[in-house]
Amino acid sequence: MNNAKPFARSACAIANSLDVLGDKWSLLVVRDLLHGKHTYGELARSPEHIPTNILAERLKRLESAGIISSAPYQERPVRYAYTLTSKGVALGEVLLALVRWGKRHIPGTVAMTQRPAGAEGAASPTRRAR
Amino acid sequence: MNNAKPFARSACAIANSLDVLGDKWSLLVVRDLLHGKHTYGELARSPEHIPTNILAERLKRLESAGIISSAPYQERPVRYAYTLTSKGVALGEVLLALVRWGKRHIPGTVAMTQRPAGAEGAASPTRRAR
DNA sequence: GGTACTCACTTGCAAAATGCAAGTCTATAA
DNA sequence: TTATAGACTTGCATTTTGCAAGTGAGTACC
Repeated sequence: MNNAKPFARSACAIANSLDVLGDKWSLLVVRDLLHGKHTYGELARSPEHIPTNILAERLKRLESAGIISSAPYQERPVRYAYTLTSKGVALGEVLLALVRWGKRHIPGTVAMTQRPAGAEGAASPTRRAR
Repeated sequence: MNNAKPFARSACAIANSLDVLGDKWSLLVVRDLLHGKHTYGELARSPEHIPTNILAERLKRLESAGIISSAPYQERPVRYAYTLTSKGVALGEVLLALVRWGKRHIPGTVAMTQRPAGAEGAASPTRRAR
């Protein structure tokens, strides 16, 4: 028989999404990748200053959840570039909803849509952010 | 001069939203309130079984963030009913984005749109969930 | 009156997650 | 040879979770 529980908490799509994304940092990493950042250093230098051990752990978690993938962009020393999978890119809609809510309901917050100069056509569902 | 930092981490709308909502439970409480639940007991009995101390703490946090409000629905003993403010109702869009993402990318998860029988016209931006 | 039971929380920890600082490893630059 | 940089690791102290049990007010039964 199958005694293994299929889900940690329930079959609810929200609950299971939060099991992966429900913390203060994961979606910020996704935001940065969506904005065209790719390396550990770029992610670490974002204005929120994620602690580096947390960043390393989140990158592993997001990768094992199929949200990002890593590939070496150079050998000697080997360095990895992180990119969003299609599953990760699809989180753009969640981020968009979140940024709309934040801008409208938390005074003073802004959208942070800047991306590295000359990164056109990169993966990003940036519909005009109203 | 004004030396107080205006924001905990940055002015990013996402970062500031996550400072309030970035955990495994807050959005599930909002989900339940959106689904027509109102009392502490109803919230505690949801299928995810939030620990009661966490529930009490989250209700306080969400209230001080202006996302929910509480009002006594009976005296002796005083019992409070929790309801979403307009700021809280607006999170429906975030939840909707999250449930769409979860359903599409986490196999087996479902929407959980059930609400107590006879609760029509209650606050909820439930556009057809495709 | 006494016992049981419910609802809405609190309290007391143990365990896990977070955050800060410093350290490591590989390699290039001066 | 020394310095610098990127990409992580490691070592803790602090904070947050989660489990279980307890509390206080009131109702229901016997």
